[in-house]
Amino acid sequence: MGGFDDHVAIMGDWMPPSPSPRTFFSSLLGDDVGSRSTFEGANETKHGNLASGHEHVGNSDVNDGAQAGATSEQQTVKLNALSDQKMSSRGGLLERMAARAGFNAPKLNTESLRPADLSQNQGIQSPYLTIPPGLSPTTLLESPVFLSNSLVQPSPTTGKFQFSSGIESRNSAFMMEDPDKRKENALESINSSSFSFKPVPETAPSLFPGSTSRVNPSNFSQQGFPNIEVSVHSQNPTQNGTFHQASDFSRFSAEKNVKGSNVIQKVGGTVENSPPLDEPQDEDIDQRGGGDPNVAGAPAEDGYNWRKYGQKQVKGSEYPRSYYKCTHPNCPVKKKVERSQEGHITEIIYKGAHNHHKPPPNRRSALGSTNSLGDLQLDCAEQGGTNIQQAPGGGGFDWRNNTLEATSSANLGSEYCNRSAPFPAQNNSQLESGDAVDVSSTFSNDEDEDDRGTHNSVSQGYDGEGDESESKRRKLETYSTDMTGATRAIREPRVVVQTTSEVDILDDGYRWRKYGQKVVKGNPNPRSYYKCTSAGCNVRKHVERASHDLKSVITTYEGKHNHDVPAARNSSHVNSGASNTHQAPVTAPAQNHLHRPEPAQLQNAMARFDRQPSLGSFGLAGRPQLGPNPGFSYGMNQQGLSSLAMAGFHPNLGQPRPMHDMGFTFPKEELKVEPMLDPGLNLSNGSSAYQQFMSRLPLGPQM
DNA sequence: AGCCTTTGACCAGCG
DNA sequence: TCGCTGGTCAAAGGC
Repeated sequence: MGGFDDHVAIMGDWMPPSPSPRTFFSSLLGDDVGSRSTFEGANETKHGNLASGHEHVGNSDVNDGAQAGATSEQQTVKLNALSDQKMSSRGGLLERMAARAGFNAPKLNTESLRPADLSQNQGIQSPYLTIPPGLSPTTLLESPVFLSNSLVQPSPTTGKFQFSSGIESRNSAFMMEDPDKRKENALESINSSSFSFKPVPETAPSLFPGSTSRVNPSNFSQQGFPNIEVSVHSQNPTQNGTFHQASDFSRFSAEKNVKGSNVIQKVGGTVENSPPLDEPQDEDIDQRGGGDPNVAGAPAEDGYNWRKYGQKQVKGSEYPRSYYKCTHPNCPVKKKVERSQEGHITEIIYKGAHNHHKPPPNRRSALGSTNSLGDLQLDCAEQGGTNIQQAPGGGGFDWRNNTLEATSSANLGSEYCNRSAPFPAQNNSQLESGDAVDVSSTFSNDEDEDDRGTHNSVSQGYDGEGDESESKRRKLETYSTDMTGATRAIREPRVVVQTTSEVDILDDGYRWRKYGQKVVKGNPNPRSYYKCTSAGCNVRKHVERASHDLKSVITTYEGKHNHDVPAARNSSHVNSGASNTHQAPVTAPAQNHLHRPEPAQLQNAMARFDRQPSLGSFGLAGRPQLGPNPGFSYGMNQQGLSSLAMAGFHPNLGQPRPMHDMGFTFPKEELKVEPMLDPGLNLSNGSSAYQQFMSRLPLGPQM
């Protein structure tokens, strides 16, 4: 869910250019009698004495926050659990909501925070929401954080708001809805189990000095993106049925300031409290696990796809810690999850920021529970038609989009849900759709949804408006790179390299992680799957010995070369003489004196492919031109082919042909590259052949 | 076919 | 230098 920039986008659409949070909430809480009355009525109906005293009964949260905003004297708001009867009074919806969140009654406590000493809050492991006494809820309301959190995305078609992003959104949502729906939503909010005083560091001044409710996208870059820690902790992680969560801005800021690298969620009972960067929200609660997302094997309830790469029993923790990486090709985000024996998540520590959308629901749902799809669909339905940009990643990248989306009524939100919609080139002016190669309108698969936002963010967020061509290039690159979605109708660029040394093929200067091995059809020899281990690199390859020639090793590369050759683990690599100081970690034959192309060359080579909008002049046999050519040939021009030919490559694997033979074929949308007897090249190293192939390609301007 | 989880091993930082 | 610890790798099997 695009929590933050969704909100901002809403802001852009719904509000005056720069309404103050106070104004905003004043209109909602104070001036808007209807809303207020509805709100209060809902609370009173539910809890009777919500506004009457020090304690409030109910299991809501932001309602209380809003209420507190209206009655700033109140500094303690403790909400007790709603009875099951009350929960059930809401019928299936509430039950489902409760099930989604895995708890029934959040408790809020606003006693213990003191803004003057935020650091103290770090130690607070209270399961309660705390608001510092000196910090009135009104202050919070004025916080750009709250503002951003308060902005929600209603569906123009349904008038409903997403059940997402925590109560603050819900609260705002029902207040902004038509009166007929406010009550219901108020009830839903009250009974919402997914309390989330979602910390939104992207707007927190403490995190980004000088920032306001909008964050300058230029403040963020993929490389330099600040990691942030947020802690949501429960003292009673195993307690079922009661939601405990402490998450407040102050504490968030404090922890961020102290640790400054991660987003920590200490979770009790059940939490779908997403880190500010990741913004995984309640939408994902039941992505896999059904009712209780904290139970067993639901690492991706936050909406993203994760790959578990380790598990460890950490000292001081009674529960094992699992390590996950976001599986998105370009996403560096990791998270650590601790679970109790019962499978309840007790702590989540996020590190990094997603630089992409959440994976589309249909893809995620394929992984998980039977009810996830329904919920996701609900979410989409609720979101459908909104003119909200689904922020990439819903997390850190959102921030970069915030300003952008806030100032342009992007329509991508609906696209996010509308899987069948073609790329909305016309929707977002900032997509430069008019300038974009028409390939953008060709795709409508899920990855596009991701990439759309990603690109949008990338090109606008830190590429800057000044580099239009770069923006375009990135867009193309994004599209051509991340075609790994469910449809996968268009594949990533592929290069097939045949060599005679398996060792050589592994020694391409990059670090690979083997993630699988399989015997594939047609080849009795196992195929090993590798991923580039560099963060942000989506290149994969699989290596297998040719079935017909055991001396030959066939390596198929897929994806593109967006980083330098990593630093060598072994500095004494035989290729130390290479131009690049970063050498391959793997042993290489002594005779391997091949030069390694400069990383920039590799990048440029691939980038050049991306930049080329068409290869029509090239006339690749039998290749349907469906937008960006997914094959390696994409964007290849005459010059490129010439270079290819000069390099002594022939795409017909195992079928050397005379150099003058320019007949290229691309079976299976793959460009097969085979080293030939070119005295100018030492192609004993298959990967080097690959690199040389790449390096021989005409280079465009530096990226 | 591709990707995931599991799990023991390995690595690096730190005291 | 050693041991501890957290984090990551990677082989193997499963989905």
